[in-house]
Amino acid sequence: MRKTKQREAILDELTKLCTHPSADELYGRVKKRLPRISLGTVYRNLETLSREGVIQRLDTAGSQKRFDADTGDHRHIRCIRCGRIDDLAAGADRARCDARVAKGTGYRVLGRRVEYLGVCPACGRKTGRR
Amino acid sequence: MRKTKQREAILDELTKLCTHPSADELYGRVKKRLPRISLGTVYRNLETLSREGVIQRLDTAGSQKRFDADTGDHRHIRCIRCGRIDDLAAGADRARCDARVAKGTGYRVLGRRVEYLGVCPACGRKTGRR
DNA sequence: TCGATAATAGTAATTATTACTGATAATCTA
DNA sequence: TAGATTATCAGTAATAATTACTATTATCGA
Repeated sequence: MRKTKQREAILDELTKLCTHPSADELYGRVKKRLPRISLGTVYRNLETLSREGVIQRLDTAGSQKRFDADTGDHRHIRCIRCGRIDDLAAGADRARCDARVAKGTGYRVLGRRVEYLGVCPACGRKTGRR
Repeated sequence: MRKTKQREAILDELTKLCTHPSADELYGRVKKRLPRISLGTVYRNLETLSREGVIQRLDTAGSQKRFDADTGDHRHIRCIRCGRIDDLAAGADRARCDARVAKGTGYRVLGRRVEYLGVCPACGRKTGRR
């Protein structure tokens, strides 16, 4: 994996953000630094970087994929209004749940994806508790 | 919501399946009964039926949306090999987790999406435990 | 420094889904 | 029941996110 200024800029912008941006959000940011960069380059680099384990491609629902420079074990909470995604600390007692599911279904359980859904503080303020 | 033979066929096929099919899988099935049906009709009806609460549009990751005739409260397990999705029984102690998350993030927590990932028995047999 | 080739910009193609349009058929009303 | 109303349909075009392609450029080891 060669070191290019495009790749550096993409990784740098992603690392600065804690908003778990989509490819085109990131493209918008990086373009301010490298105006000639193409969207394809952003996609390709996000793919390469996540394949190499440098970043994480989030396995969330929604029409766009999202990326995270934090590759540690943590869950996310997503706002059903604005799509914002925030971090949660990792929880405990996973092994027990997985074992129960494996027994019940015959699947070999590799993990589970947990995403809380709610309304973020900003959206909550906008529409007064609703 | 009018009763049309297209809508009936779509709902009937979805109800018969416990595989949580995507729109185009369902289209393939329904076309055997109504060869002139169009894919747009399938999409439109899945949208209408889920808006009316007759069926459920699953909030899972993956490039295609999936649908479920069972609108009861239950979770799913997805095979990372073939994409198959199976049902899990509903778990307990949710309120406690939600409260903890709400306190930690400031979100108003509405629910959470839990999807187990693993290898289904069929895929496990094919490649011998891996 | 040079050459192999990974990576790029720009564009075209693909995939899933939604929107549009004129025709058809389900339901309502007289 | 007939005729009017309009939801729904088939077929097609449009959109959005992503991936693939291609000729050119830039990285980096020898």
